[in-house]
Amino acid sequence: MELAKNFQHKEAEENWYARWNEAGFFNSEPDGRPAYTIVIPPPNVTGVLHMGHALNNTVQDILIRRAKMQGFNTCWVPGTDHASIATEAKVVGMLREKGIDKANLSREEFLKYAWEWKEKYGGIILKQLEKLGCTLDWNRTNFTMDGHYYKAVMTVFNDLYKKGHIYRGVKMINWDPKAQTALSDEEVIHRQTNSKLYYVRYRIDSPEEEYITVATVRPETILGDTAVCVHPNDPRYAHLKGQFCFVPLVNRRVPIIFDDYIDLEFGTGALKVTPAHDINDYNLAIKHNLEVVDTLNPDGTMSAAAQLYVGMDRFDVRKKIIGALKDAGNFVKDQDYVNQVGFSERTDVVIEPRLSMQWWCRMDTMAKPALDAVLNNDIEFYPGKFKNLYRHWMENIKDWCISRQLSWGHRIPAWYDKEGTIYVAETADAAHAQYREAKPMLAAQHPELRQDEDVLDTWFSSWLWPLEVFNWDADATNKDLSYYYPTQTLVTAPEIIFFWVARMIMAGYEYTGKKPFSKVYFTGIVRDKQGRKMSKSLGNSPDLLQLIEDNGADAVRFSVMITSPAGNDLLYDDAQLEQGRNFYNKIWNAAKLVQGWSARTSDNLPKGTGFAEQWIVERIKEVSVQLDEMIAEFKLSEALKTVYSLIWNDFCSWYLEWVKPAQDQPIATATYNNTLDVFDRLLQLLHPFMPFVTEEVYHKLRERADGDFLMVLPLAPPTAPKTNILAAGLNLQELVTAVRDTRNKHQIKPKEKIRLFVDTATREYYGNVRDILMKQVNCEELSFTADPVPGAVSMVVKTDKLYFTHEGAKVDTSMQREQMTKELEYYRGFVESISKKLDNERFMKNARPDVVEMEQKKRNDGLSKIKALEEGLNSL
RNA sequence: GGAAGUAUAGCUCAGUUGGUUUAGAGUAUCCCGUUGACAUCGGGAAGGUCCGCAGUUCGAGUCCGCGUACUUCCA
Repeated sequence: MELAKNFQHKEAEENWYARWNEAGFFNSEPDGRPAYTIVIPPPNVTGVLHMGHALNNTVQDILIRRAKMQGFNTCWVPGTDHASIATEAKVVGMLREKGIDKANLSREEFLKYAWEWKEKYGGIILKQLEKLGCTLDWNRTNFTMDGHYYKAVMTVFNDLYKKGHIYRGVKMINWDPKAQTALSDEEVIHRQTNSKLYYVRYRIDSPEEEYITVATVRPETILGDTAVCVHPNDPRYAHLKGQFCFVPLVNRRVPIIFDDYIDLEFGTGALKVTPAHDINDYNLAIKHNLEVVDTLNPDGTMSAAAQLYVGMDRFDVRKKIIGALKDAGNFVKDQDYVNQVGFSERTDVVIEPRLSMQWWCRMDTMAKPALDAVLNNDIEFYPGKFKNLYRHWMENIKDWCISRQLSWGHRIPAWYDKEGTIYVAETADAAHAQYREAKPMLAAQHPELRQDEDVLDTWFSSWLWPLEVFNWDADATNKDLSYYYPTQTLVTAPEIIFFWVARMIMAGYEYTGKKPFSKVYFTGIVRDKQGRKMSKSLGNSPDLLQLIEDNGADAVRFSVMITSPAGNDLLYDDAQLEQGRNFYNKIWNAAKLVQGWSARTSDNLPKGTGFAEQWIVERIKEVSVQLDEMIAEFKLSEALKTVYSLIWNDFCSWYLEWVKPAQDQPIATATYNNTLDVFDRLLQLLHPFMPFVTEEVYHKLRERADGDFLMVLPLAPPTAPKTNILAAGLNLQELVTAVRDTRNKHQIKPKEKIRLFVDTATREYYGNVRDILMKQVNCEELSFTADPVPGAVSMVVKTDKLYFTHEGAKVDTSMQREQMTKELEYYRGFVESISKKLDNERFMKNARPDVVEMEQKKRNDGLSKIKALEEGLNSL
């Protein structure tokens, strides 16, 4: 097999993904092995995947691939989410571009367009996951509006309604005037905004001309004022008890009320009360029995109840009304003011608090087991810091507004008769049956019922995801569900800890009595180089498919993982992409080198490189142990760095140089075979992170039997490494580096050979590594000595003294002296600091014996080093 | 306004119950090197008052307190 100059990622990706698929490696059926299950956080069908998805899904794929190698029956369930509000906004926008107004379409016509959208973008998203190399069981692909899924949502709605957890009621909600729908609190983003605080005076209803001045950032709501409120202890307004005043422009006579809700310090200490458009004002209205005047239309324009500016947008009114107030003599002054304003997460327009009839779901009883499960670590959060956040939210949980005034989604299964009575049922037929039984007379006259126009919040379906992907609704005791559920790990973003994670936990306990997953790993947020969150609106997110096309999926996976500490945000930078590309090429070139030896093996060679082969095997053992620990703690970035360093530094830079035969020289067959085995083991450790290049190289190194794929090669449990061999390897590296450094400093060219003399107490050690050492420092002769070698360059490594000579080398003793003196100073300081401890009675009395022993060893090592350095200096 | 988190090399971050050589990695920087698997590279070096102040301790990057800065969540 001839290897190309570089790794050809495109061919490899297509080839191996198809062959893994053909071999059925992606699919899972229940069997006798333990299951390792992950359900994908279903991406929205709104568009294409971004870098956050690349990170999130690479993490899941790493976990799945590794678990598969460890012998688990792995099942990673793919799918997409209908994302009601976001998708509907996209579809409405798409229709607008075509010149179609949603208002002119029937519900059915609109849904037809929405389904077309879903088919197109849902397909693109799944294709992208494939490109990334994801080991998803495509036979199990789900969509949150599939028939069985829809039914499950209906089942749950009905069940919770029967249990009294779902109710209908008028409350102050967050209204999105653009999408024209209610939003849950979690869908409102508060942002600091530069506003103006306007001071406006209201005429008191008294014979004298007297005014009370209020401060407001929303002067347009004046038209809906139904009271002015002051603090009962405020001396400025005490005389106004029982009085009334007039709302400017509309001249509504409203009471002056007293309530300790008022902040004496804020503004003038007097608050205008607009119950229809502010939650706090609404609470005051209930308490003080005030009138409620709703001055806003659903689209954010003024309603007839406002009397003025009817049909004009609220922000235009804000500008206009100031002029009117000035003309009327009610305007006092304005000042700049910074406040928090709520924006819609989906449409980015300013949210209006609005009174509205909505469907609600009570949370308190369901929250209890879900909170306990996390607090007692039945469900573990990684990183653990999110436990606090979760607890805080769950302990202060509020009822969930589950209705949305949209078409795209699960339509609320509630029907109304002419008298307004509600019939909740899983189907229209069932609702009609209820109706006929409850009101036979009316039903005979008016058999038709009207279904609620609204759909359910998307999360009201997503919270069933780990259940319904295994067909919970049809049969809660089915084979798949009992085998794969509870799933092992959920990998998601911390931003949806409340939206989704908390609610899945609640649904899990409510409907199975079991947790939906055992571990939740929260990834960080992908930011750009400047630390800004990657988003479509900023346009700073690269095109994922293009990145893969240009750099290879392995490089993309590498780049998002290498810089991604567990649970922290990651700054995405193209430099890491390059690092990933360089890495797979390094592996490729190492394969080329080893491959080149295949025709040069010889059985007659003395085994001169035995140490190298022993050492790399122990290093792999050492790293395997570390990897197990890191991956168990989701320290994936660290794990990747560790494998990267094992391959690049230990294998390529050290090991291969140690066993590499000279130009055109043969290599011992045993060494060659050992090297291939080692290469296999390295590829296997890297495979979950970079699946394509590893599978490709695996097949290039040796002919493999049919069905022999790296992807399914069993991973042996790690065993403890021999520490003496590891230490000997480190020591060898230190010797090589020290001699090379000294050569460098004396400007000896790499090709020029040296003679090496070693003054050591451990000559047998040098016997083992002699050949490697000589090769690595280009030494033609190595001998032992017990005395300083005159005219030689000297150095001290650990406590061994090394000398080398080279014809024509100028021995620069002043440089050596300087170097050794510096080192000597370091070690003297070091020994002094340890001696301080050891001379301290309280240390000797309090410290653990092993600590004392260690300190003594450190001091002894330091003292021998000092002695060696002093001798070295004297010999100069 | 409330809560949480973070602060270590120019940059991005590791650093386990306080003690394992007076702090590690990657990257950027500097020096040397190319008929050799790889310049998409090799060899080497330099780089830190562990945010500040105070405390607990025989011993603090690590624990406590105060302060400063930044980030996030909630209202």
